[in-house]
Amino acid sequence: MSVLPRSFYRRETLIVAEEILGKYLVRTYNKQKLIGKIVEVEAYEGPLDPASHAYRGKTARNAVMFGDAGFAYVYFTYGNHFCLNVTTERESVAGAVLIRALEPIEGLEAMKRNRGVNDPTSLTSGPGRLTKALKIGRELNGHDLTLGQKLYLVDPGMRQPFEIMQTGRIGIREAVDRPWRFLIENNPYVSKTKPSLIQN
DNA sequence: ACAGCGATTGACT
DNA sequence: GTCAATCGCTGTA
Repeated sequence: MSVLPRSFYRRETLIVAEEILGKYLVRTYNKQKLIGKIVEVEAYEGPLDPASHAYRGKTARNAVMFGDAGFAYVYFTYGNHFCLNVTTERESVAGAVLIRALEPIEGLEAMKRNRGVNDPTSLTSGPGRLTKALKIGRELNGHDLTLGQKLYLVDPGMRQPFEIMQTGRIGIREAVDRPWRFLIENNPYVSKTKPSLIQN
């Protein structure tokens, strides 16, 4: 269970998005570990991606996306929810992968308390749900994911093989035809919202 | 200074 | 299927 190094993140966003599936997201909180396997993500690029926060250039909110790879980009949306991304690409090149769903692995009871629900398939199956389950908020924006503290990713090593499916991204209006949502096929913990454009 | 709206969720018809 | 909640970022003035 080694912590993913900066070199894992410092690559093309689409590559990182695909390879991050199956990795474990670890949140240490109150001296316990909350762990989920990443089963659904979306890739967001920079000035060439109309659906990206970075499309119109660097601002106070999206600054982390323009920094080096391997940091958490956490933003607040709809007045209610936080969403977690990991930054990609080299310094000054914008890119991030949105973590959309986890399969709960460890710390289920704490996640249930944090969410106020018991059904494991509803615990972390959505970008706003998983941040609430793992207590991820604005204080973790800009957090270095390679330190192995508070919030980080690990490679679980040996695991069952899986098929990767791609669809259009959820909840966006621009560039809905780009198949940049990646998910583990037949995994019951992915989010349930369907993309506006189903791709074959 | 301010109107508009969002990489969502949950409740309700 | 429809829709309100809720707040702070962003573009325009």
